[in-house]
Amino acid sequence: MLDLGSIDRADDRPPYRQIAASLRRLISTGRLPPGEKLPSEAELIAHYGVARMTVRQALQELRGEGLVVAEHGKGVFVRSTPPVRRLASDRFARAHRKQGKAAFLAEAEVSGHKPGVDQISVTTEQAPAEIAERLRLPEGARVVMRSRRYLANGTPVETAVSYIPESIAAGTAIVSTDTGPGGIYARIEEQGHQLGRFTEQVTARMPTPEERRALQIGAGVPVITLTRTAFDLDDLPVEVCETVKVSHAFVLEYDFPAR
Amino acid sequence: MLDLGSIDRADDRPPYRQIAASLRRLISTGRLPPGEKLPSEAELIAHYGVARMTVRQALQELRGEGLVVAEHGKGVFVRSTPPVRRLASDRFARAHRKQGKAAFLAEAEVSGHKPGVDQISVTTEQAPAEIAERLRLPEGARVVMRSRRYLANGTPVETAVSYIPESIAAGTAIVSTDTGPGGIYARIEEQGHQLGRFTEQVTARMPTPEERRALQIGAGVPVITLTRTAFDLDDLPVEVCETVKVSHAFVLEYDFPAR
DNA sequence: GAGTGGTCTAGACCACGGA
DNA sequence: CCGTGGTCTAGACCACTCA
Repeated sequence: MLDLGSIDRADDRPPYRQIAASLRRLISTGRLPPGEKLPSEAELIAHYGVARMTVRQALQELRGEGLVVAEHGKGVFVRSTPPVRRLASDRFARAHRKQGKAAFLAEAEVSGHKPGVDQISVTTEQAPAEIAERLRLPEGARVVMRSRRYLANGTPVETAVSYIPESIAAGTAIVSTDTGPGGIYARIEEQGHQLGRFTEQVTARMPTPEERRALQIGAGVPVITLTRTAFDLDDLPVEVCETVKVSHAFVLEYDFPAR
Repeated sequence: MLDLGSIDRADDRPPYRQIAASLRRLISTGRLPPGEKLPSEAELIAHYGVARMTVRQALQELRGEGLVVAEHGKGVFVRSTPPVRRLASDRFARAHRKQGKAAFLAEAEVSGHKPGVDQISVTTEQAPAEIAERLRLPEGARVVMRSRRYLANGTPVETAVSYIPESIAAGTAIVSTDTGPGGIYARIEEQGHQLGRFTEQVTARMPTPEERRALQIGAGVPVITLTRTAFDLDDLPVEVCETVKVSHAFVLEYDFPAR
C-alpha cells in the first residue's frame, strides 16, 4: 500500500500543501511511477478526513507543476515525461527530404523516440494579418492552413500550424492530409521554390487553456512558441509555421557565425 | 467603468471560463493596463451573480497564465511587463565590438530601452563538470567566472554567468569588474582568439525561488535559459555563458540556411 | 450503473494590508 | 478597523469512462 502520511495540524503549511507534498514525494521517489493512477479524490478525502475542495486544491497544485494529468471519468495519473528532443538548426537539411523524411520524423530517428502525428486538419482561409505580412501577401489573400499535433512515444509534445500561399499549395499534396515523402517542404520545392533559408523567432510563455488541453499539460508548465518562416532562393517567403512546444520536451540548438 | 459583460448560460463554456475570458479581454485590449487593479472578488461575485469559488477559479486561470498577480490583502493586479527585447543572432557582430559596444548595450540601442548592469561579481574557480566539458578543459581546471544581472529601464530581465578559461583571461580586463570597450569578447580577441562561431542551446522552464528573487518575478512566470558557447577560428571553445531570461521580455531570432 | 473528475453553491474563519 | 485574498467545509448536479 501507499504511505500517504497524514495531516499535521501543527505544521505551518496548510493541509492542502501537506497533501500535495505527500503525493509529490511518492511521485519523485518512484513509489508512484509515470502512468500510475493516483488514489481517487474519494479515497484521499477518506484518508485525510478533509473536504473535497481541499483534496482538489492539492491535486491542482500537482497539475500546475505538470506532475500529474487528470483524465475525466478515469482518474488522475502520474504524467509520463516525454523524452527530450534536441532540435538542431540543420533539422531541415535537404538531405533528409531527399530521403523522404519530414523534419519531425528525421529528428525522431536521431532522438530515438517513437514519433506520431494526429489531429491533422487542412483548410483554405484568408490569411490572418500577421501571417499575410510575413508571407508578403496582400491583405485578405488566401492561404492553405495545415494544423497538426506531434507526439513522442504517444505523449503530445507540440502543436503546429503551417500557412502556405494558395498560389503555391493549390493542386499539390499540401492540401491533402498526407503530404507524401519529405513532407510539405519537398512539395514546395517541387513547385519550383527551392528553399534558401529559414528564420525562427522563439519565446516562452504560459499556455492558454486550449493549449493545456491539446498538449495535456498542467497550468504550471510553460510552452515554447517558435515561429518559422521559410524562404526560397529568391528570398520569397513560402511558408510560415507557428508551433507551440511543451518546454521540458525540447532543447533548441542554434549555430551561427561570429561574422 | 469596465465592461465586464455577463454570463451566458447558453454558452457551452462554463461560467468561470466566461469570466476569465472577459477579464482576459480587458487586459489584452489595454482597458486594464499593466499595474492596474482588477475588480475585487466581492465585486465580481456581485456583478456576475455567482459563488466565490467560481470567481476564484476564473482568477486562478489568469494567474496560471501569468497575466495577473494576486497580492494578499491588497487585490489582484495586471502584471507589468518589461519592454520586449528582440535578440537577433547577429548581435555579436564584430562591427559592434569594433565600435566599443558590448552585445547587451548594442542591442539596447536598437530596442530603444535604457540598459543597465548590476550585481557584477568576478571570481576564479574550478570549472563545474559540465562547463569543463563544454570548454574541453580537463576536470578541475580553473576558469574565470563572471556573474552579472541585466536591467531594461530599471527592471531586471536577465542574469548571466560567463566562464572563460583562466589561460585566456588571466592578466586581462576580463578579471576586472569593467571589461572595457567591446566587453569580454573584445578582450578575448585581443588575446589572439578571433571569434569564429557561436552555438546556443535554448529551453524554457519555471524559475527557481532564487531566480524569482533575482529577476523580481512571481511564480507563474517562466524563464528562458540560453547557454552560449563561443568558439575561435580554430574551433576552440573560449567562453561559455549561461543566461536566465524573463521569458516575456525576450524574443530570440535566428536565421539559418536551408543547406 | 458505478466510479471518476468537472463545476457550482453558500456559507465560514483566517491572515494580510492600509487608513 | 475594514476590505482584501487564502483556506476550508459540506453538500449538489453534471459529463465522462468503462464494465
